[in-house]
Amino acid sequence: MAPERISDAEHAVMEVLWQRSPMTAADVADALADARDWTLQTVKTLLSRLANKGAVSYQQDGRRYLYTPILAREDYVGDESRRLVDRLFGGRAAPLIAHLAEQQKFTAEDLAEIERLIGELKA
Amino acid sequence: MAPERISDAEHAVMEVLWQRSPMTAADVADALADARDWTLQTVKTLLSRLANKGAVSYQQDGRRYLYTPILAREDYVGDESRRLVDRLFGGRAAPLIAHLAEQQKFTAEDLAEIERLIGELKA
DNA sequence: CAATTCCGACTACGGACGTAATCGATTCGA
DNA sequence: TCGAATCGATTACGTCCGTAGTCGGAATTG
Repeated sequence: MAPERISDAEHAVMEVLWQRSPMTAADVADALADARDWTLQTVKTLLSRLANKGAVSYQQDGRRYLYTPILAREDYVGDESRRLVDRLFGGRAAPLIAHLAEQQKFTAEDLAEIERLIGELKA
Repeated sequence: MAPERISDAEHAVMEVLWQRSPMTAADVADALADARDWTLQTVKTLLSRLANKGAVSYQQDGRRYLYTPILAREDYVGDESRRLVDRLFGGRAAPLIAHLAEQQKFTAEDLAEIERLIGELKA
């Protein structure tokens, strides 16, 4: 079974749950209020779709549900990153970095950080 | 006007045109035959959607069209990369690199290449 | 207890997407 | 010349997605 893809809107919900969990639908909606102009119903729909996709679980608490992520952020981020690298750079990461570099995506700290990483990897 | 997003299937068509252009729909379909199991009609639909989105142009040649990319691959790749970095890494590229690193996405040559890039950027 | 509120479940609906089939016009081959 | 092949245009259709509205039941409040 191919793992169900998570849409952009669903991802926004996951980010909230990754920061703190478990949470009720109302709490998730609150947390998103600044970023997205969604009604509570919309958030509930997204949560239930995520539950169907197996990305979150829930436990009953009175007559509400408390939602918890099942999918780990690490895994999601890794999958998405790999997808992009595969699709656009033939699976090789160096060209991605070259591209980001050309777009001035790196601050001085970034450069230092990357150097450190490279040093570690070579060791 | 927000630039129209290009879907996965459409992107496969763009890759063909980025390699060689202009091309007829039939030629694009041929070039894709190995990679995707699409009928000619499907390819034509994708081309016409890409034309509507302003990603390709076409010129009549007899009763066929010759398609040419308008959107540059550089731009597309840059946009998609930026989207991912923004969505998953708060707009900072270093964490992306850290992530790719952890997944053993780097060969020895990659590391050398990246070191070279970093060197250049620091200079 | 009755009216209101709140919850999850189900339903909705337009647009994008993947994947074509069909149609009307044209051209090519026999 | 006349049917077959081919072309772009139009239409199709199921699914996912964004974004809710509604419904039936349970809890709360007065």
